[in-house]
Amino acid sequence: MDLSKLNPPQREAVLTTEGPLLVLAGAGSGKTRVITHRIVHLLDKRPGGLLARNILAVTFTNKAATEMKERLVHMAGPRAQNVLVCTFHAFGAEMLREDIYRLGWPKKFTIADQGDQAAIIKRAMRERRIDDRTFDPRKVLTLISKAKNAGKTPEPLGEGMGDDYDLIAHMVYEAYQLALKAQGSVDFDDLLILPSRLLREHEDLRHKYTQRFRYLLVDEFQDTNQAQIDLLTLLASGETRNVCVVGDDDQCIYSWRGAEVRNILSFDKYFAEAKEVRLEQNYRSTQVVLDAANAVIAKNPERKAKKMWSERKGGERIKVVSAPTEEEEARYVATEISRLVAGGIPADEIAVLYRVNGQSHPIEEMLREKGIRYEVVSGSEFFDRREVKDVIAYFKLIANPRDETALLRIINVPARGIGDVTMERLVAHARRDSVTLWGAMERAEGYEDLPKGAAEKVKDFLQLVERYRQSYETGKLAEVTRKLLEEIGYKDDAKSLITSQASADRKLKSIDQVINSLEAFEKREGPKASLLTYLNRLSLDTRQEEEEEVPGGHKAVTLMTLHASKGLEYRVVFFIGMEEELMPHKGMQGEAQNLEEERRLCYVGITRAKELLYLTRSVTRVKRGKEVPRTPSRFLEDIPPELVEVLDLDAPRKGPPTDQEKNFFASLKERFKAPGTSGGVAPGSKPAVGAPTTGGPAATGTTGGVR
DNA sequence: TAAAACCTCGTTTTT
DNA sequence: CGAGGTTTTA
Repeated sequence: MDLSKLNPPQREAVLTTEGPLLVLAGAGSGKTRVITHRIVHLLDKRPGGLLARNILAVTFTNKAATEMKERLVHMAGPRAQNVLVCTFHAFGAEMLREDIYRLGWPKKFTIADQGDQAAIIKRAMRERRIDDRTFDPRKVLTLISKAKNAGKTPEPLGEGMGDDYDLIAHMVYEAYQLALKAQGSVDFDDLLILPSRLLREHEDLRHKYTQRFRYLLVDEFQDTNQAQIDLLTLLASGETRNVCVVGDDDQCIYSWRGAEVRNILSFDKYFAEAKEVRLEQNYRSTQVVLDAANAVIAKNPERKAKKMWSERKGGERIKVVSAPTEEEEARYVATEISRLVAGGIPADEIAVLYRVNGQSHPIEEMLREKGIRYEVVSGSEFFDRREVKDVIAYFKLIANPRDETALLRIINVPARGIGDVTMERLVAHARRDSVTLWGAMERAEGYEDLPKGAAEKVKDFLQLVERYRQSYETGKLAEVTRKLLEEIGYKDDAKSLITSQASADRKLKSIDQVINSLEAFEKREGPKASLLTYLNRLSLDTRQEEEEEVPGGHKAVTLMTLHASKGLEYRVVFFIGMEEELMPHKGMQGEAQNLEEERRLCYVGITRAKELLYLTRSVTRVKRGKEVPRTPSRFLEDIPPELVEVLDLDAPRKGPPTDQEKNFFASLKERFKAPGTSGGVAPGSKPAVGAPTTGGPAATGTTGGVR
């Protein structure tokens, strides 16, 4: 392998194979290269002794894992095939698949997703007479998850408890945990915590795993949580302590999900005498972009200061653009994009970044209007769709009859005459007789408070599920599913429930997509494909099957949140909504905003740009039907003025107003006509009269010349 | 049990 | 303003 293409610190990171090592890899510093080279170097170094299967590389997402594995195999050939590259959660799930029975769970466990978790919490709250409308179960879940990750077990009430939510979390924690176990499920936190317990409590397993994984590597270490570092510490508790973690504290943007910057800031607390390597040369951006990013992040107090530098001296100045309205901001972005594309920048080298998903809408509208292809990288909304969740609940129940959450979800979907009253009574029986809900349903006929009609319907349902459990054992997953959905009339039901034609089509389509994904899974996995393995994969990896590529291979502009942009790079980046309350985002009511994290988020956004960066904002914004004035982001002030070219689109313009603008004036008049309404503009702000100007090429000035 | 009115609430999100 | 869920009513 050729190490000469690496710079000195990179080479050191690759060659320091023994003992704990912290690699501080600034944005664009060639982190991925270092990791892959390091692994290949390990394989080269000890051809006889070290096997690929002795290496474990942990990544943040499945996507990253797949890509890394591909790169490894590409570089090192088939011998890299046995390097285990996966996420912490996937690793944990794998451990549990073999040994969870030692902790008292059934071998065929299912993984509870957020919806399942929330449902369990909700039930636990109700049992304790806590109103789940006054108190949001998901907030309770967040607290319980934090407690779990911090290693806290359910315990009696201590003194000096915090607010109501802390109290509720405390009251519900144990019930939640028991319910989860009783229904043979684990949550995402358990995928980390239970493996740690296995290693701690079972000498033989600790021996097995520490013997096998002699070299550990963790990517995106800044976003690991307590449970993950616990697991890592245990895996590294054998004779070898070859733990290499790679990350950038300045890019920790998931602390709201439990990530601990502390993990990277005090790595040496966990692994004494850890070596530290800093990668500070940036291969991505121009010095101008980098200087701006450095200036913004420098204000964070607690960090491992890095001085990022680039060989790409100078560069196009950063365009700081203010538009009169959100629409104009979007129009400007769309116009600039079409200009850049016309000037030869491929569309897929351009990204629009924003803090919250909702910000994409105006941009999408304008891009459509101008006929620019775009792609929105959206979260997991596919699996949030009701139909998809329903179908998956059927799978879960069939794979694991104890799964009460799944059972309650679909017992009456489509309606089969088993209502809440019946189920409430069955749940009561189940609790009293200490059996699962499924068990109680099997006894339905014996319960006096159940009308015979109800008991009959329950029995029919049980038989249906049993029958399909058999079918799934032998038949093709996708085929059996089609038959199942046909038999229960799910599609007809979905159709009749829907108001509009379009949304009905969408629903049917997403059901088909589930079947397609099932089919693809079956094809990939071959004979070992089962409902349970499918479900496990699905819970851990919510990526959709890659959609059919457009034949022409037309390139599209990417729209996504800052969070989704981590690790990616584009020649041109539009960072929109550079306003207070949006960037930095205003925290949830009550909860203080985490300014340091917002700053890191801003840093991540800026450092995505290779050549050209636009920071745009709007002077007014329509919020809940009302126009409100906006303050420029404080982060803009941190960027040295000499790096910036300011552009104000609120300048006089020539030409008649467009229809849209006429409408704007009309609505403005409307607003002033209506007296007494609180509508209109906040005191002290200038109404945006005369505001509409087009951000056409004429107004944009000197932006040309991106190579 | 199922459609119609009603009300509430607006982060980030992968595992 | 609009999506989503919940309560109300038939």
